[in-house]
Amino acid sequence: MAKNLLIVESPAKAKTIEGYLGKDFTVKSSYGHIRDLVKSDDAINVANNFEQKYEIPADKKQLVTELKKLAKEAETVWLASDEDREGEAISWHLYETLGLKDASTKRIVFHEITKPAILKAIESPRKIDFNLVNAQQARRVLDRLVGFELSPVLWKKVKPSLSAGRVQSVAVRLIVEREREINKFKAEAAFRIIAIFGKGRDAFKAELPERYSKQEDAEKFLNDCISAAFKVNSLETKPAKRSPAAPFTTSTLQQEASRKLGFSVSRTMSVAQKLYESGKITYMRTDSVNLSDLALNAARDQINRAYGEKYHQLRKYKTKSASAQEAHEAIRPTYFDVHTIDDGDSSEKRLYELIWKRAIASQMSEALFEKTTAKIGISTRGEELVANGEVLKFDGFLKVYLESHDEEDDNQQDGDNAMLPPLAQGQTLSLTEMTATERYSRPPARYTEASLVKKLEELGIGRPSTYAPTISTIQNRGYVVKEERDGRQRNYKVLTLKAGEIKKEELTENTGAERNKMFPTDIGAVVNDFLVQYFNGIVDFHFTAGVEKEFDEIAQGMKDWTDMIRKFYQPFHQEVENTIKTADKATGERELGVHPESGKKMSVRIGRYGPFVQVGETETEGGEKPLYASLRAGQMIETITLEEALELFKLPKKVGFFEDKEMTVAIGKFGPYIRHNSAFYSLPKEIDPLDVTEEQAIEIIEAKRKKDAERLIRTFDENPDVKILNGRWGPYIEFGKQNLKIPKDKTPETLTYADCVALSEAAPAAPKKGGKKTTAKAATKTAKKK
DNA sequence: CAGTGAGCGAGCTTCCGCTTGACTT
Repeated sequence: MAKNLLIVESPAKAKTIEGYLGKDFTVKSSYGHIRDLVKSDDAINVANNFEQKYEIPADKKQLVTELKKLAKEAETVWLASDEDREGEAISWHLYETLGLKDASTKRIVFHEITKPAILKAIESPRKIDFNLVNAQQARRVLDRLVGFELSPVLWKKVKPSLSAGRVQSVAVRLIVEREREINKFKAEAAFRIIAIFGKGRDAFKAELPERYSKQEDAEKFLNDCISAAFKVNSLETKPAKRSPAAPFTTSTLQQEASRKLGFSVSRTMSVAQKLYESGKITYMRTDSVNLSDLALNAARDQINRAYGEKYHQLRKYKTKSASAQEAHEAIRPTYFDVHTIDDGDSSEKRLYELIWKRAIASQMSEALFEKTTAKIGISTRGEELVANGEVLKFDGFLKVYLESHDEEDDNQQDGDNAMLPPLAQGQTLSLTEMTATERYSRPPARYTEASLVKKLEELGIGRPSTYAPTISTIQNRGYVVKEERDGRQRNYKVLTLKAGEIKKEELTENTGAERNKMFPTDIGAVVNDFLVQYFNGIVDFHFTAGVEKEFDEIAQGMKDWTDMIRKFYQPFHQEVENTIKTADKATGERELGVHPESGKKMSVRIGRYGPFVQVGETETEGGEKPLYASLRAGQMIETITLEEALELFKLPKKVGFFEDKEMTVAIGKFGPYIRHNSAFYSLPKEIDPLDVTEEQAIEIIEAKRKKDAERLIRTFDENPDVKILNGRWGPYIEFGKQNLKIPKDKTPETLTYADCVALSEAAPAAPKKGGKKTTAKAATKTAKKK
């Protein structure tokens, strides 16, 4: 039996380290935390100095038993969890749970998984740092108290099963407030003037720095230019340089993978996990931009070999984020000489390449440019046109990697980095064309998953291991949705001066279209407003930064953790009780006005089944019942207009008969549809659901039937309603409401009716409305008990 | 992919951070 047991957090790490240490060491992993607060509300005894009740979760029992046995047999147990407060707490939980002895237990730390770093760590062991452990306890207890006291307030005042917490509630707040900024935003139009001088290869663009908000001013400018002479007034050439970005952290990796590869935050993490487990990259949950000396040397060798010495530049990066704990290295390839990987799927290959390029580029020289600015005088006007040109003198790191940027409110771009033809001061220029184009200012950008992570990191909220789960939580709770939304058409004017004449046109552009952006829902907005009203301290953007400062003081032994929590908890708990007692139920209700025909009150609010419009008063003793209509996708309580609300009552609408059955047009989750004989037929986009004619409806039904008939492969004599159809991904069986996959050992031809029945019974029953959630929960519960 | 929207009461929900598989499709 090995004399030494060394415990780290991650199994992949354990494997690597075992290779460095030889047979005297058994290296095991704790798989993160091995204990957590019990799930019930009595986990923290507030009256007794916030004493905690811990338990070993069911899925960790077996692991703990094994570690206990190994610890008993070992002479020395080395606790090698990460060097941050969570890591220190993991060591402490191991110490307690495994029943370790002080004399035979050693705590060690290292920031990089290299042989020298680990051997050095083993030479200088220490004891568990209880100040750091206390800081973690404070963090854990605070999050539990906040989450488990706030959430029940929401159950009472808004809706059951909702949640609130230090991290997720701020994430929702950011999205809700951004949406309101966008709603409030008024686009302003101004004319932007661009001139093109010269012809063919010598043509170049120049722009007027000023913009004209009035069309007549732009027109006058163009008019003045008809007879003007243009001359280069000044010419200035300056060197410029650009430096590479630091190697990836979790958050920057998520951002770049989103922009360059279109990955969601969670996809990036699961692909990175695979690369990590197969030993291709270093640890992917990190906030550090640091590279080990070993990595710096390996990167230098690769750069020198592949591109030459003048492309190498040793760089050491410092983290900008104050909340960083830097227990690991930056994300980098394990071996820099592996430029691309052969095994793994295409996601893995692409993500690896991104990581390799970014890490290599971070050790390369600056790119050098020559920037030229020409100012062009107009004989008839006082203003000058400006032309910018850029010539790349030395590519440096750009040979490998160019960081991308979010398309934020940069209202001017294009034409900036073009090359200019050779120009001389005093040179006269001939105008080829000049345009004045009406441009609108842009509202702030909606968050993507990745840009939300960036913002949270800037605020010091959340950790690398929780960014992806937080994004999922706020979507699962229904606070926000990630969606695609259509834009709308907008007209803009273009004035063109060419060959001495000014031409005016009106063009259209699409604006406001969004892909994969985060939108708040009504429930998200209502919950947010409730929390902002009653618990402003918790959802304040600086709350986390404030408590982090105190955690740091606890970690340095300057503050008692129970004192800190007590000072926070007393007023907080008081506020919880007050709110439960005094706050009204929050429904987000908003009055829309009066119904134009009946004069009844119209209002919108959140109900049991989501947001809806109500016409008429709720309480009319024996009187008329109010009318109800649900809001549609993309509509929100705070922005819906009276006109839009009235539209909701126009559907469903009967449009006539076909085969003696009524046809009804309505709008569902997937858009407008015709319902006929309990079947659904979606309406083409160009048809307005409000004025579908009987003829059009019949046409649509017949077209769909014809298409379905073409997809039909075969039916069965036993039951003509069971069909085999050609679907999007190949043939499948339509069995009542179930769609079934054809087993690998069968083909549509060899399949029998009995096979279909068997498959139907084996398949999980279609989830029933309303019952879905409870059955899914019950299933996981029984699974856990086993 | 319906229209629904009262009230009572039981029993349930919920946090953040550290780790992977075990589940689906």
